[in-house]
Amino acid sequence: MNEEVRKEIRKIALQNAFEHEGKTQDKIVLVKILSTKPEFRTKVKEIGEVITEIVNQVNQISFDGQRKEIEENFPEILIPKEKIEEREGLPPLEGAQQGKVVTRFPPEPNGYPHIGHAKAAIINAEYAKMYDGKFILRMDDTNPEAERMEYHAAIKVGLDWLGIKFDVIKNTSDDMELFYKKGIELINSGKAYVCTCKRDNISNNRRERKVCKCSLGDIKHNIQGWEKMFEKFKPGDAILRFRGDMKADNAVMRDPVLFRIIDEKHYTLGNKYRVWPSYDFAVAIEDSNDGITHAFRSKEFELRKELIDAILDALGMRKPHQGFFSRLEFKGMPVSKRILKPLIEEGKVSWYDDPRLPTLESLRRRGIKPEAIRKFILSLGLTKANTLAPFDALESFNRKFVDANSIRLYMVSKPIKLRIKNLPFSFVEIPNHPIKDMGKRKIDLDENFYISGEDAKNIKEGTSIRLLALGNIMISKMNGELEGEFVKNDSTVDIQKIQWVPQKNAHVIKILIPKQLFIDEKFNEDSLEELVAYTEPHYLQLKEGEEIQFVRFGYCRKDSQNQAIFSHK
RNA sequence: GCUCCUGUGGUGUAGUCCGGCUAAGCAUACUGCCCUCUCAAGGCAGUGAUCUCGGGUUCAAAUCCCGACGGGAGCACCA
Repeated sequence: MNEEVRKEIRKIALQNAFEHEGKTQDKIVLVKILSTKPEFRTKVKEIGEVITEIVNQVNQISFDGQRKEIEENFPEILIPKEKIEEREGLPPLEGAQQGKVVTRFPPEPNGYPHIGHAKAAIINAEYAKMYDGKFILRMDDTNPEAERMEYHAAIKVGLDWLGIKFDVIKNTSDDMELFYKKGIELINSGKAYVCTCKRDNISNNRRERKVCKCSLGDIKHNIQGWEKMFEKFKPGDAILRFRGDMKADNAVMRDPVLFRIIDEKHYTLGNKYRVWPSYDFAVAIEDSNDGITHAFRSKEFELRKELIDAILDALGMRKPHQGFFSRLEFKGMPVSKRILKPLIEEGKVSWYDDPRLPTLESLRRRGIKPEAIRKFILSLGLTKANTLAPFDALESFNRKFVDANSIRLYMVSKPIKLRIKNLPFSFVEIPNHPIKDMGKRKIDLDENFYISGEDAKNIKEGTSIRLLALGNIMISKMNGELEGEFVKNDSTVDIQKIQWVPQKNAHVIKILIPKQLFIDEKFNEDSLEELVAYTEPHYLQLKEGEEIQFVRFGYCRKDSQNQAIFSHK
C-alpha cells in the first residue's frame, strides 16, 4: 500500500467526516474509493484494513482539527460541489441526429380526439422540435367503414387548438398504389399469399399454430388470387396474408393480414378502391416511405413492432426506430368509444364535448389551456407503466397558466339578502386582478345586496363581517334576511371576508361543475352539478371563452352569457 | 389458457441499460408560516418511499439473475 493511496483515503475520510459532524464510517470511505479508483475493486480486502485504520484515526480528531488538516493539505475539498443538473423534457432519442429526425402522428379519423391523442401528438411533436427535425400528420384512413369527415375535421381542430404544427399533412390512403406495388412485390418473392379460408378457420389455425393450406399454393396461383380480389371475390372471400411464422409465440406474427376487401365507400376516395391494406402493412410502408426515423406509439402496439420490422425486412426497406409509451387516461374518465357512446345515446352525457369527458373539445370548454396539457403530458415522461393520472395533476398546471389572466369576479350562490342601512357611497371600483393590471370595474350600489348562503350560515348576529372591497358591516338583524350597518372600522384582520353581489343588477347564470364520471367502474349519477349563481353584471361584458376566477370559489370559463363551466379550484 | 409489457412516498414520475458517493431527485397533494381586502397565485419550511415480495450474485443491489405476486395489453379481414 503506497503513500499516495493512504493519502487519498485520508482525504476522503476527512472530507466525509467534515461533512457529517466530524464522524465518518469505513464503509462509506470504501465505497467512495472504489467508485473513483476502479483499479482497487480487486483488492477490497487489503484496502479495507487500511481504511479502517485511517477512519479510526480521523474520527479521533476533533472537528476543528479536521478542518485545520483539510485547510492545510486538501483545500480543494472546501470548494462547494456543483449540483448535477437535472434533465429537462423527454429523454434523448436513440440514434438521433440533430436536424435529421422525422416523427409522425397518425390518428384514425374514426372518433373525436381526446387526451390520449394529445399525448401521442405532443410526444412526437416534441421530439421533432428537440432535434430540429420534421413532423408529419398522417390520417390513418385505411378502413372505409370507420372513417368520417366529421372526425377528420375534429382532429384537425383539436390539434390546431393544441398549437401543434406539422411540416407535412397527408393521408395514408394517398399511397394506395404504393401499397399495391409493395403487396405484389411480396407475392412475387413468395412472402405473401392469398388465403381464401373462412374467418373462423383462420382464427382457429392461428390459435393452434397450424399452417394454412392456402399458404402452400405457388406464386402464380397467388397472383391470380390477388387479381381476383380487385374484381371477382366478395368481401370476406379472400385476403392477402404475410408469410410470418405460424409457430411464433407472438400471435401477431402468425401470418397476419396484409390486404382485405372492403366495398364500403371511403370518406374521401369514394369507391375508387376496394382492396385495403391492414394497419400493420400501411404503417410499415408509410413510416419507411415517409422517412420517419422515430415512431412513438402507445404500448398496445408493442407486439406489432416485430411484424413491422419483418415486413420491411422482407421488402428490403429502411426501418424506423420504434418506441412505446403507456396509454394515458384519467381516473374515472374513460376515453373509449365503447363506453362513451352508450352514455351519449342514453342521454347521460350531452355530447362528446360534455365537460366531464376527456375529449379535447371538453377540456377546452372546461377551461383547460393547451400549454397546461403539454406541460402535463411531458411531466408524465415516456414510461410504459400504466398511467392513471388523477385530474388534479392537470389542474395544477392549468391553474398556473390561467391565474395570471383570469379576471376576478364576485359570484354568490344560494343567495341571502343583506340590507345595509347606512352605506355612504353609491358605487365602488374594484380592480380586476390582485397583481396584474387588468383595469378596474365600477359597480353601482344601493342598500340591497346578496351574499352566499354558505357564508350567511357562519354569521352571528351582532358580529362584523367584511364585504370585500367595500367595507365592514356589523350585522344587526337576522331572520332569513340580514340587516347590517356600515361601520367605519376598516380593520381587515381577523374578520370574515366574503364576496357579494348587488341585488338590483345581479346576473343569474348556471355554472356547470363536472365531477368524476365513473366511480369504481360505475357511472356517477351526480357527475354534473348545476349551480345557480348570481354574479356581477360585468360578466356580460366578458367574451365567450374567457377564464374567470370567481373569488373564493374557483376558476370558471365563460361558456355563454348564461352559462359558465367550472374549471377547478 | 398462451405471449408480451409493467410494479419507486397519497398521486404522477426521475434514477434502472453501464451496480458504488452516509437509505432516493422533481412535481403534485397535504400541513404550517410569510405575503394578501379571495379558501387563488407567489415565497419559505415540513410530513411522507428500507424502491411489490422472496431468494441469489457481489466488498457493494432500486439498479444484475431466478422465482412469486399485483396491474395492463395482445391473441380482428379495427387502428
